[in-house]
Amino acid sequence: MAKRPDFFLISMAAERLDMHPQTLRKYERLGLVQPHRTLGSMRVYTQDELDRIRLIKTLVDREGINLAGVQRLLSIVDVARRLHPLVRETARTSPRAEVHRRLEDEVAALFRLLGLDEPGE
Amino acid sequence: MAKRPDFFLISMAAERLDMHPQTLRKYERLGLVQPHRTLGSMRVYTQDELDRIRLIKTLVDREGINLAGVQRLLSIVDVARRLHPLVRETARTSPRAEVHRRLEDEVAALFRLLGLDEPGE
DNA sequence: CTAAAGTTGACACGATCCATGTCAATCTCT
DNA sequence: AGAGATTGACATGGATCGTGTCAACTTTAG
Repeated sequence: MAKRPDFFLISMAAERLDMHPQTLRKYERLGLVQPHRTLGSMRVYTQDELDRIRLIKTLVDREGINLAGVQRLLSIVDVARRLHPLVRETARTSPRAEVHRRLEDEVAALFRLLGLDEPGE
Repeated sequence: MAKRPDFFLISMAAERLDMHPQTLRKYERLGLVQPHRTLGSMRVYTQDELDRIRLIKTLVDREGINLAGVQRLLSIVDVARRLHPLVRETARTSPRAEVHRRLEDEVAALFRLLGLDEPGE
């Protein structure tokens, strides 16, 4: 079977994503992705980074969201990924104070990323 | 004391927000706000709508997010506002199944708005 | 070492988006 | 009826984004 490589140089990555290499360079310059570099200075993309770029591409191409908006949404993705296991935890156990505090923290982070004041008293 | 009116026609609203009336009309056309109308057809803005528009203005002017991105973020605002009281609830009471189900639902909504697959098993 | 192929960063070009501005027609209120 | 505001449609200038080009550098293979 054709094995899938674990790392991709920019032309391979661009081909797989059906994007222009310059677009990938620009995404890095804007801080949307941070591929590793070889000893020289060539970009090396992992599969996870390709997935991340594919999400960016969807938000940009299909939803018409610009890169500033995508950046904000990616920050919210981080919050959502931390939030989910915390919610899961409240299912079984009684909500220990520790878990609840972290839940509150994540919701506060969410409000901040949305430009809202801290959630009211 | 100068009393603050409860409703604003478009020119008053635009003046208070320091925006062009045409901008407000465009925001309505894009579904970002839905002011009521008089019997004729004039737009009537409430204070809440002015607050909402001010948030939009911040995201656009200061953060450089375009209107497609703002729209998505406003949807996430709705989720965050529903999420917060649910988290609060888990502080005192033991987590009833009902509350937990609604928490899961909101997190799932969040994932959807971020273009992610349903949170994994 | 050398040559071909790929990558790097800088710059430029169209297309699109956005706030603003203009204008004639319509609505509101006296 | 008439002055003043609002309506929607269209135009304009600035900014953003994907794409393309180019010379210099890096990588790979002989």
